[in-house]
Amino acid sequence: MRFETSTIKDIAKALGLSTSTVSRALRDRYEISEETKKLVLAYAGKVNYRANPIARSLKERRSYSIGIIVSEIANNFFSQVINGIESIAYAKDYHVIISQSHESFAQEKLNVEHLASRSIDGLLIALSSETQDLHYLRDLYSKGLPIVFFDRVPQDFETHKVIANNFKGAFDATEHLILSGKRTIAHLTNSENLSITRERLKGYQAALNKYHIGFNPDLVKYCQHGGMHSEELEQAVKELLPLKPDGIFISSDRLTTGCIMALKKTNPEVANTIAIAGFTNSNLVELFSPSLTSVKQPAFEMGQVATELLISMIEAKRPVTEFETKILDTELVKMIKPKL
Amino acid sequence: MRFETSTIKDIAKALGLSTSTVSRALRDRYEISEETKKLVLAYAGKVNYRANPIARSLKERRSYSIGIIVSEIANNFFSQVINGIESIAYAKDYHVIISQSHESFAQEKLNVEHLASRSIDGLLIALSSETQDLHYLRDLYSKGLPIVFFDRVPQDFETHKVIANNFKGAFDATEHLILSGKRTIAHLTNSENLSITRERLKGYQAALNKYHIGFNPDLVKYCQHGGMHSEELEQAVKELLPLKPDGIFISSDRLTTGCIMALKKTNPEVANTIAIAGFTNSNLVELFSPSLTSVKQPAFEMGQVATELLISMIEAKRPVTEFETKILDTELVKMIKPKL
DNA sequence: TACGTTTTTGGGAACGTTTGCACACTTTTT
DNA sequence: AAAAAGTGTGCAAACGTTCCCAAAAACGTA
Repeated sequence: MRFETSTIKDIAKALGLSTSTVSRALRDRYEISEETKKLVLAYAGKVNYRANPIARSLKERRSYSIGIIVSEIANNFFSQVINGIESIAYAKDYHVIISQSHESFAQEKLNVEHLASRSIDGLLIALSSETQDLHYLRDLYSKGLPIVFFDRVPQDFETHKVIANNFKGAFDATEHLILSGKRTIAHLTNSENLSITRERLKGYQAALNKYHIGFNPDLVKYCQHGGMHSEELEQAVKELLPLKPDGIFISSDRLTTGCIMALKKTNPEVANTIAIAGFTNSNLVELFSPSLTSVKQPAFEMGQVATELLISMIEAKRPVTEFETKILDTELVKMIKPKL
Repeated sequence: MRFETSTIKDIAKALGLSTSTVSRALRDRYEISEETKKLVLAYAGKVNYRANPIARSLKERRSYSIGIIVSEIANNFFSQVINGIESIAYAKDYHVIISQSHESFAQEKLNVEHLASRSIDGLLIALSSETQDLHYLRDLYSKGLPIVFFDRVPQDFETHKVIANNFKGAFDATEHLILSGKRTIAHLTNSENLSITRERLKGYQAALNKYHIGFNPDLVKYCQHGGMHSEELEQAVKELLPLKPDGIFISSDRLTTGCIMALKKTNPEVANTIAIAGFTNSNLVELFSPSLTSVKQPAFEMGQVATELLISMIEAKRPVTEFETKILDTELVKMIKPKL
């Protein structure tokens, strides 16, 4: 801000002390006498002194802020993760800066680099569905920027990661469909290069396998843009329907809502006849028609865990070499038969 | 970041120039010869020089970033506004910092003051439903921090404001209910101290008036916490139902979805018999059951307009004294009869 | 009294920029 | 030919901190 606030210099001048003394008093360093500390603190309180974080950042070469990259804050899963992140970050006196990739690799890279140049102390990122090239992240990481991945994590990147138990979530959802009597279960999913896509596909297959239902690759449809474009969803639905699925397992938030939307729009007559189970953290799911069984991820907790890991890396005295991948359990919320 | 990047000093040393020359060359100032500029730019490109925004901020006493306060990013209306804000801000080389008040005054104040101390150049804010005391904002404003209000704006604060045409939106929604044959129309709304609450109430009353329907204050229920707590919604619904409304006009996003949820939960048998019209920017509204007529605000545009106004204030050479209140039209999306 | 110790304070450089001013060198004007 | 004007560059201070190092004050001890 361009308007003037009082600085350490002002306080020093007013009190006839040196800036070093004031600085130390304010930070409650042991070298300063109790008396002086009280004096400084009292005066600082009176003039409503606030340390200038910019100056501090410049001097300390860190910013006490952490960057977040998600595809979209409008996605309930991500906004819940962000709330979890904030809950920990604020408690530990970090600030957060949120950026959206909108599922675009170019945008993601731009945002990350922008954040990095703004001196963030660490990065929390869920990769965009387009992202395959991790060079730019490796670069920053090797230069010393702590990074923790969550939700969409790369395979071969040695750092902390936090994910949901995607295999089990997918397995449970698919099994639920099977136990409801469905036998031709389609799978609508994200871009193949996302970790969540692979893991959820495996869960889906495992469930089919358990009940001796053959796996039909034609029943699996990938959406490269994660449902950002409604055409890709409508196209997928269009290709799926001729195969007469009686159930669909959908592997992400945006796709789940998008798919129901596409179904209702293009084939309203069948929308209610197909059982749907999908990953979603929407808090509006109870309002949906047709209703669906949802796999909820522990989003808030995921944000918390990821942030704790990140801050531990940031504050580590020596480079961290042991990394964990935390896996959090999902919750299956079974469909309640619609009351008409 | 603590890892080293090249600085102006490094470039100067490598090229045998002074830091001032390099600085000027990088910013393409007229005083520098073409030759030197080329030299510097080429070298800067080679070592992948990025200006340190922290140092720049300190020197220039501004940060090229603008603060945003909304109640919740999980609310679709606000996330759309944020997208609008970003679209303009990024184009004009500003960065945005998003904070959530969660409808709490204390949180809002804390966040604003935190942002201010981080040297934001301006503030975009939608007040929390608890906020009545604007002293802290006036303080910052009078010290020179440009502020633009959007959506929830204070009455007596002389600055730019951007709002939806709340009166007309409310009028249209209520009229729609009336034209559908409803006569006992309840109104569920936010805290009384919000501007949107007052304006929408007036629109509701005007519509009743036009069709000679008496205004019954008992049919109006206020939710002090904007629907953040499900109890307050269930309580409101409980008090409303004995009055046998055949329609409800709901005045905000969170309340609209919350109310339908409460209705379905507490009185599923009547949920489908009451016509609902409400403000909401949810992009999932087509999936809702019971379906509803929605008033959509031009959220993206609102963000854009607010940001343009803010940046014009930030970049004004002399203090701005003429302020505008921009009013954007809402859109009524009529309910489509549910296909069962 | 003089000397070491310990405690408390101050001076000043540094972080990476931007910018007012002065300087040197060319070119133009008179 | 000298003076004026224009062009390109560098010096050094400043933004508000933190922190190394030294200096001063206070206290013990011989």
